[in-house]
Amino acid sequence: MITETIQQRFKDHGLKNTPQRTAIYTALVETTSHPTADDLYQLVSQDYPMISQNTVYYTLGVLQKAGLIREVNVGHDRARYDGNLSPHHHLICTSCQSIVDVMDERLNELSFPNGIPSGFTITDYQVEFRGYCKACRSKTA
Amino acid sequence: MITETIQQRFKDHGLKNTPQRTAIYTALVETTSHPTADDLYQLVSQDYPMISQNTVYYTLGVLQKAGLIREVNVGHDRARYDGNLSPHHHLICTSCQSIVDVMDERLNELSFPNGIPSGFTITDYQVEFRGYCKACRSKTA
DNA sequence: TCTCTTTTAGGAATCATTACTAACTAGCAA
DNA sequence: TTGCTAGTTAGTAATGATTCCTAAAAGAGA
Repeated sequence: MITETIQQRFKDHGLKNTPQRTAIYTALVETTSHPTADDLYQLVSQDYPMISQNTVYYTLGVLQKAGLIREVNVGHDRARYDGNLSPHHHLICTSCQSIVDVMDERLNELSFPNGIPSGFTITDYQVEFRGYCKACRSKTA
Repeated sequence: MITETIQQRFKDHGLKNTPQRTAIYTALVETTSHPTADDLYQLVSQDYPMISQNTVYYTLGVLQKAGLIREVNVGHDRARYDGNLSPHHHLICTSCQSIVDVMDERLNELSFPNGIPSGFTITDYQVEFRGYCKACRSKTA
């Protein structure tokens, strides 16, 4: 990802360009690991030792409101974030909580369901697959 | 739901029958509101004023491990619980976080996705629809 | 009834996240 | 280039859901 693009993207959303913000967003876009706020804090701290956890939380909130990133739900422990905005779904290991992207196009064409309350408008949906990753399976076996 | 059934259900899973446990489980099975631990605490407190939050948390943990209830993910605020084990999905209001059951049978027959990592075993999946309920839509409009 | 194990209640502890605030800085305009 | 202003940062304190710890209480089977 070229920094130019990021700066433009921030500008388009009325967000100021700061080194911390760029670092956090870049880290999130470049990984597929769906990190927690603290994961990102640890990562970005390597380049910006003075960054505060607060900044990470604040930045994630701002980016999310701007629609540049989204939050992923895996249980209720810690929030996890996804910088990949292309339509996709997730496969979660029930044991180690790792998240893998599922890009199967067929899942993007589900018809909206029957029998929902009148007046409820559906905007989008997410399919969450659950299972056990290779590593966790061999541990159990 | 007849108490007999619940007692048997507990017994089948090696769980002791206690009034608190029965009250919590009954409340969960009889509602479709997907309450939080605290919601259940408030509710059950009406009949058992001495019950502790701890008991509610402990009981929910036990019931979940036994497979009698399941946890529902809605953001990362508080855990929500579902006593309805029949296969179904959820529709969540992005504004008020209310959860509505989606019983559309067609959603129970999705084929497992392509392109997942080798060795990953899928056990089940959940479709989470997002949108705005009638009440929240009229508030905004 | 006796015994053993689970369950309960209460309080303390943990930990992710948010709130508060003062200092700082990017972005814009003069 | 300089100043201004709103948005941003960092540090610390506060919040709040959940978990931990422990002693007393109560099911369930013998």
